[in-house]
Amino acid sequence: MAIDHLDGRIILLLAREPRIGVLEMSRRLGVARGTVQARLDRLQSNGVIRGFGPEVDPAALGYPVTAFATLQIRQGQGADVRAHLATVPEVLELHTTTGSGDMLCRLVARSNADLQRVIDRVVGFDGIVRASTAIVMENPVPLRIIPLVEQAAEET
Amino acid sequence: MAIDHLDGRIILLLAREPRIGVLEMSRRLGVARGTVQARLDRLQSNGVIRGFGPEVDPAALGYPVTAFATLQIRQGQGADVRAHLATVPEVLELHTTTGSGDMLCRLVARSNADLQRVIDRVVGFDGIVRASTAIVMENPVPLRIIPLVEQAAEET
DNA sequence: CGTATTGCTGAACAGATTGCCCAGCCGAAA
DNA sequence: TTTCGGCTGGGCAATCTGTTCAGCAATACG
Repeated sequence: MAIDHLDGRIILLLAREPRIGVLEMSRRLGVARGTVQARLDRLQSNGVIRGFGPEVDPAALGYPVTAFATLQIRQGQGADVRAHLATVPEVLELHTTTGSGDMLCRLVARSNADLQRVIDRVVGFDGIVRASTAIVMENPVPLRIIPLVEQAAEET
Repeated sequence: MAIDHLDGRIILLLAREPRIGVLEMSRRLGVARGTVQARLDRLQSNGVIRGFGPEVDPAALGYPVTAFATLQIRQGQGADVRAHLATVPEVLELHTTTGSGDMLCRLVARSNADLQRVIDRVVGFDGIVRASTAIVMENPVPLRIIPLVEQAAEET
């Protein structure tokens, strides 16, 4: 579960050049191919590397507007609300949280006007008491993992 | 920029079996290899598919705690705060938003206790007036894109 | 102090895939 | 009607993958 420096470099390489093969990696890292292969297998069965799915940009798909909605749920309706939100394609992510809200979800929409439709669909459900939405203007730090990987690899 | 049904199926296939090759995809989809290759190239240069970087699980790296922090920034300090937050590895994502807060960021930490350290580091910066943090308990809908891709592909 | 275990190396092999090229076909647009 | 873009089906050399093997060093263990 802890990763060492070599694991870190493997992940870094993959992040920078995803199409790179095991053989080329072993050349760059100066280790045997079998080693890289074994490390990769281990990282994947460990769950450190979940997969290599394509990263799809919602904006390029026609959904340039992102928003975060904080939802307050009526007691005991949590499961229903989760199931409801899971059916809305524009809900990209849903968390239950501590704090003033009960859930936090990430939404996308085709436009600010379309966001209204999405929100209506999200909150148009019985268990949701209140929703407060924050529209994303800029994304100075896109979802990233590299710095954390580097830190985890160094701490070994 | 709009994707058709074939594009959608390509993305779906890639999402389900990321290690699949172009040749195998063409077999499954019943089209020529060149077609799949051309579609893939187009999707990538379009920016619809950003890449195939490894999806790393912070929890497996030893950071099982996720939180969202809403930050209020002192007027005119936005750029400095952004630069500051970008240097914190535990900040996985940062958005500037409309609404009561000014920024929303996703944090991870090694434990609830460690989260305190992370938050101290995040807010220990001059331009940040106030921070309110929500710890994630459950993640009923992990970051996903498939339903949106399906919707976008059907609307053609 | 021996001994088993684990991880890495370097190598080999057949089989599959990739990148690239081409000619032909077809539907849509000009 | 002509042109153009997209898809097909094929072929080629080069490369990579999956897998296996023996040797070696460091480590853990009895």
